[in-house]
Amino acid sequence: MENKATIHDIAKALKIDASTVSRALNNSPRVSQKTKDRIMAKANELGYQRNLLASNFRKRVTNTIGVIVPRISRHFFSSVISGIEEAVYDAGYNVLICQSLEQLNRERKIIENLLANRVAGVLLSVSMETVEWDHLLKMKNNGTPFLFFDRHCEIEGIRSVLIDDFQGGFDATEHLILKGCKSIAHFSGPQELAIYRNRTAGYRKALKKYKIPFKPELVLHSRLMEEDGAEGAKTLLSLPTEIDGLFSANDVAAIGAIKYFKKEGVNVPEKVAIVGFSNEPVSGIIDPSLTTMDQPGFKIGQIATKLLLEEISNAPNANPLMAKTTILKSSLIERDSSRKSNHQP
Amino acid sequence: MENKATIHDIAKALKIDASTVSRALNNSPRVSQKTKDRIMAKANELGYQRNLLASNFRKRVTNTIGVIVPRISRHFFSSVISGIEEAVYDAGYNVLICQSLEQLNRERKIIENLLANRVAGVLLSVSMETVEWDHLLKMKNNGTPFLFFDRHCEIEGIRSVLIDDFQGGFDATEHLILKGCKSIAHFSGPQELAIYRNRTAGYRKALKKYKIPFKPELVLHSRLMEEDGAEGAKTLLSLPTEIDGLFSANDVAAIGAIKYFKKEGVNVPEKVAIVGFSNEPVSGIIDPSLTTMDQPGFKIGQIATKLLLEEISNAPNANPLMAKTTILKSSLIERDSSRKSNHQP
DNA sequence: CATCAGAATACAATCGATTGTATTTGTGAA
DNA sequence: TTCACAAATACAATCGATTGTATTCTGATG
Repeated sequence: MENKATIHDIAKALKIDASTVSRALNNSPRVSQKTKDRIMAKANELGYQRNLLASNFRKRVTNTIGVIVPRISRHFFSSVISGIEEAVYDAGYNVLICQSLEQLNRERKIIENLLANRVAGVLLSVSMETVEWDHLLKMKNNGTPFLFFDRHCEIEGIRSVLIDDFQGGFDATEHLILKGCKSIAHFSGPQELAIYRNRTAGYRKALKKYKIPFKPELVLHSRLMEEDGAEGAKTLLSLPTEIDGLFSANDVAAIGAIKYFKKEGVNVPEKVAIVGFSNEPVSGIIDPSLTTMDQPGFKIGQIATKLLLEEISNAPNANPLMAKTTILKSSLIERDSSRKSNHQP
Repeated sequence: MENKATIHDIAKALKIDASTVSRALNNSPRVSQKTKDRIMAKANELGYQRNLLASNFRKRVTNTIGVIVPRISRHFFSSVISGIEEAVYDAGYNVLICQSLEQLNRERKIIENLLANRVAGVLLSVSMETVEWDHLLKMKNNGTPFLFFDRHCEIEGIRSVLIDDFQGGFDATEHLILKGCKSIAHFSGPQELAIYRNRTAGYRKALKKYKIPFKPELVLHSRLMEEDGAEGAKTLLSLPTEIDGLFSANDVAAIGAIKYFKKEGVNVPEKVAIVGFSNEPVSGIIDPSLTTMDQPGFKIGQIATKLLLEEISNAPNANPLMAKTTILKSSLIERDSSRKSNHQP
């Protein structure tokens, strides 16, 4: 029943020492080719399968990389995960996928758990609640290599792979302006997160470039769920200032707004043009389809993994000269929610 | 830097034996409360954290449950995973999430890997290519408890948690018939998978009940991707038989069809009414919104986990009298794609 | 033929926790 | 006080692979 064969069984069968078997199986130069061949043959014969529990225990690390995302059901994150899996594949590592569900306490527990399991490294995108970094610093002090992607914290010596959110926010807003919008609202997320601060900064920069006055009351902060988008749309309609454009820092809230506007008979894009962020699959399907910033999730996953694996195989103290942050561009996908018929740029 | 304290450090500090420390930390009745308290205090003082690698190695199993799904980005699967995580949480297990991406060879490698990592158990929903079961039988012989959910194989002694696909297929088709459809097409998936066979059987049963002749040319088989749906819609339009209803075995293909029909000016639902299966989030957003069968993913995850954990904690030979299969109902969600205005049932 | 370097292999400790068995300690009854 | 028995603790082996060190083997050279 149970799969039994160990290196000792192989050693006994061949009347050699287990250490030689171990070295042969790890392709050490200290074992002659002839012996390696004999060992390999016997290993196959016995159906030997390395006991990773023993191996990892002795080596004090696993071949597992922990990945923490807010939620796997978000298209962006599942595409990052695909990129990670692809990149990790050849290196012979596993991926342990965890969801923080945007909760700081879950993030803490997950990290606790990953450390207890001695993962080789961690890739993470922090939750919206992550305003304290004790758990991250603990991981750093513990010597576990890790790397942020998309949503990061400024921690000395920890690298990040990011989207250029500032540029993305700028591009999205400029797009609306070029479409003829004069009064542009903005949905932003928790200001503790750099990605949202940066998108907002890009928004302000674009306004400034085109000499459109910035009005704080047009910037609404929330957790950017669909309800928040609907709520925000409602708030915007009740303002004395009439708006004709909306840049939402994510697609989900933008969709909430589109639905609300539709229900209230506010024409999108004629009355209010909208741009989202992330290019969720629903964005291409909703009517009107949503103009949005596409993020190269798969690529982020690949790059982040590559960097992490480098760090893992390197000396514990990674090269301090290496670039701390890798920044990828997001690109605008124009769809119907920003196609005003009465305007030809 | 490194987190060091072991049970031996605690033992030495208190001048007792490591085995007592181990038993105390595992709350064994063989250690007095007084000693337990001393040990706990010292453990906290030293910042002791159990080395799971050593523990798992010695115990020959991990506290990890492997989960294999075709892809995590499908809403149904990510909701199952949420249910699994929730149920697993208290039991102190981890979840190792893997994607087969509908590929048999990936499924094989994943299982190989999970076994090498000595997971405590596996929950899986097989890929569309899984027509050979060698890897599953290997896992069974290996003594690793596992359980199917949603997509299963008939393997002696292995339990499943399923949706009642037959009933679902029946309900979906009957719904179309009651809406006045007389000529109903059907998109089905690979016939190797029981779920698709069953949905098709439900479809046929409903036709029979209402004395509508079954026409094989109206049943199209594919992998049910969006392209397949569009392709299928095209094929249907080219048939001599004119159709007025379509039951697609998943939402993704149904959406492909809706988009194609829209492009070709075929009115949905007036000309062709459509029902999908799975209730993906996009289904509520597409225009017209898609009538579909909702699957209780979260609940499936919870139940499957509960059963698996039972099996894990039980004797290796699980109770053969236990129900082999748990079947949950799916429920119809009526939306615009099947609301014909000219028909009042 | 003796010597010696380097290759090949063997020996033995070790990782940290668990667990069966042995020993000591403590308690109550006779 | 003593004995029996249970409770509490100590001892020691073990899980399977890895790895530093020691030993043996091989063949080339003078």
